[in-house]
Amino acid sequence: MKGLRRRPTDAELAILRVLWTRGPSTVREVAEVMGREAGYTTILKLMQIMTEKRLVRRDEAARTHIYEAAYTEDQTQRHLVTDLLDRVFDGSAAKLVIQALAAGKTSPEELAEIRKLLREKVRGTESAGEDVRGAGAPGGNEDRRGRQ
Amino acid sequence: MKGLRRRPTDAELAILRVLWTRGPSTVREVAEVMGREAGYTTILKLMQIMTEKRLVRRDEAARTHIYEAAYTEDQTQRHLVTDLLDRVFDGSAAKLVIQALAAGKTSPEELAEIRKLLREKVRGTESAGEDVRGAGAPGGNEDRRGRQ
DNA sequence: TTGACACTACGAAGAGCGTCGTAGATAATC
DNA sequence: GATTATCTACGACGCTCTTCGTAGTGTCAA
Repeated sequence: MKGLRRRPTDAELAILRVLWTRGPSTVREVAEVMGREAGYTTILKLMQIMTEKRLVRRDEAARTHIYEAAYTEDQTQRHLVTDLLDRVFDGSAAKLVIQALAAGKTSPEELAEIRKLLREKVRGTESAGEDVRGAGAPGGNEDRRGRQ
Repeated sequence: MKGLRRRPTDAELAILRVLWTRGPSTVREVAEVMGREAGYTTILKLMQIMTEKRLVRRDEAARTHIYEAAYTEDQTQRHLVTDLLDRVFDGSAAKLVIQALAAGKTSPEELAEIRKLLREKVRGTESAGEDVRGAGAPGGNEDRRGRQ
């Protein structure tokens, strides 16, 4: 239970989703968005635990605390993908991509987008050889930021 | 705890990996491959539970039972990818692909492979409109096979 | 036949997760 | 100032996961 970086649970992810779309929020606000997905105190407790785990940050200045996701959606997505890559794809991104495309119905627009991205990426890889950064991931998240 | 299709846990995945590479195996064989990752009885217990969950099949003909993965590696990979897609990527395969490529260092060879796959897939999508099958996934896994 | 050994079955313990009830403190309302 | 509403904190329960010890049973060799 130490400061090991582990993956968020399903319930935690549900809360993070709200935090990502709404931005910094109170427990009540999160609870309202989630509807009857879970009770108020359940969400409160979860968010308290997430604070301990450093999954969210809490502003206790006012009586009603304000919570904020500690990691961006991009960072979390990347973390989770990396995890899945290691656990079941033997680290091969190609295999994962293949399954992702085989699994869901991907729209032609999405396919086009992916191809475009790949073209850019190939250019970058060929010239730089190793350095992979700089081609992808729209939304500006270059920071990789230390562990805990 | 009913027959709901859920994702295998980490420990279960470790066992499945052995089963996938070795084929049908006894508990001892799995334990040997896994080294001191876990004790013998731990693995035994896990595999018993996995049998109940229908994650593996067990041949009890001989005294020493023989276990076999109930789902192929491909099927499981697809299941897990779909799950991740739904939980954190809002169903967008494109986003997932982007993160997968941004996350790990993908070799130029792999990139080429992915691009080739995409070319084929685009052709199929444009003509058929919906039917996505038939383009990819080397390793022969056309079967989709019923739930439990 | 009697050990020594291998294998399965069973049970339990400890941790994490998700759920919620309730208590206690603070703010708002009349 | 008293009542009501709102919010956090705490503790507990049931469940799953992982781990392992131990018991029971079958197998084989000396």
